[in-house]
Amino acid sequence: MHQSNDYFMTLPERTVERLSEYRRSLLQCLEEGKTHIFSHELANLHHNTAVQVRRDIMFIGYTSMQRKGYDVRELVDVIGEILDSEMGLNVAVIGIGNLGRAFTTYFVGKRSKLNIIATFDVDTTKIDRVISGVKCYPLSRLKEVVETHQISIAILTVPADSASEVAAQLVEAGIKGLMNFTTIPLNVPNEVFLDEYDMITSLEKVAYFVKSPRE
Amino acid sequence: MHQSNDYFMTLPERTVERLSEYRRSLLQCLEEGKTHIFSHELANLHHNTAVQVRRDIMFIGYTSMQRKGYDVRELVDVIGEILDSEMGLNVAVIGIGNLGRAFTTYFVGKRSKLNIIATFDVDTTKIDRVISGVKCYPLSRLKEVVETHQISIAILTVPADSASEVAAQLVEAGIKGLMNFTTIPLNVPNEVFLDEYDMITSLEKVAYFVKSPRE
DNA sequence: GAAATATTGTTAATTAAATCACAGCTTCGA
DNA sequence: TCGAAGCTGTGATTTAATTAACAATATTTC
Repeated sequence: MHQSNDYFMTLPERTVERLSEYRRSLLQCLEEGKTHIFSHELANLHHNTAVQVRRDIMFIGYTSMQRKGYDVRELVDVIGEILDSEMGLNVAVIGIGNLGRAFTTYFVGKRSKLNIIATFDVDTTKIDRVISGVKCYPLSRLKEVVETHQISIAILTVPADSASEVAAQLVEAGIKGLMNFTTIPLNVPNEVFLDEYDMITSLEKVAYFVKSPRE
Repeated sequence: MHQSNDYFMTLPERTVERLSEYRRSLLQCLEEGKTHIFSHELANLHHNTAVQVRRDIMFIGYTSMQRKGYDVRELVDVIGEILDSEMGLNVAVIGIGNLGRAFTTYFVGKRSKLNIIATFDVDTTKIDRVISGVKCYPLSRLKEVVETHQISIAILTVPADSASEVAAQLVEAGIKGLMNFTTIPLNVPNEVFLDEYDMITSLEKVAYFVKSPRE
């Protein structure tokens, strides 16, 4: 009933994002006892069209029972095969201020193949404390801890003035993916996947479109 | 020396974002006493190409002294004319947990045409306290405060289970732009500009590309 | 069991964004 | 003063993402 494409192929970035979102809605459906779902229903749960949903699902090679909609359980599993790593990935949060805590708290308790297993900070009063269930290490031990715990993803929420330096240390420590929440654009080698989110830019964008609506 | 296009035209979304980022780099340049900048220099500060920078600047109708690079001061001003509203816009943060505080703190003290002038929460211990310089109101007074303070943008950082309800109240209160940081996709009328950022999705995306690098 | 209906999977068309390619100024060096 | 070099501004092209259009298929209805 499903057939994953055996030759290698990376998905479009936006499709990956949507799959992650679909999965969460689908899990919600399961909890509510819903076993099948139509493309237009899934589309309505996001702001999105039925065609887009079908196209995304086509990308991952899943195919439904015609006319009954998609089997929710199966679809969740197939998305899992695509998004998750077999053995899970370890994640660290660097800088445990408000944003770092927000992120950590959001994640803890979520069933997931992504485990936040360490936080780091320079503030000595935080060191060795357990925040949202995760132990805080001093930044000076970054490389050591990243290596011993095989941490492959880092969430960077340090103050702007240390962003570049810490990012360099992370790369040096062998991190593979980096989410940058600071307002400093980072340069990392090509093999490190970098995702940047800049709150100030996002807010200024919203402001622009509030001022100048399209159409 | 500069000529803004007098007929109306909204910019591409990505261009708006980059302009916001350029402006911050440019302000940094000013502080360092740098008065002119070449497109390739600005490109290097972001991870970006010189053509892209020139194209973005072309969109806003600014044109440099040939061969001297762009006048930093002028460029900052022109970007300001595009992005900023004359009289500024008022912003509220809804839900003052870790994320709400992170956002508020980031913003306070930033010279800007965007003023965070209220926060809201249900937690009665927070009401009337001043957090990062901004007063916290009870959610029950949302509509009243939004109207009297002419708040046009809201940052939604409430827990998932109240997201939809609060969003509806915001729309009802006449908000014009909404940044959704909850993991619940929202439906708002077309005239409200909606920007969604989902941390879980972003992290899952990074994980996917760490697992399956492109090329 | 034939016609009408609902939904998927996919090819083709469209739109949006990024990149290429190059003409045209300006300044510099001789 | 002339040629070379360095950047900009922009039309043309390419690439990526979205949307339209529709044939194929399963289900229901009569």
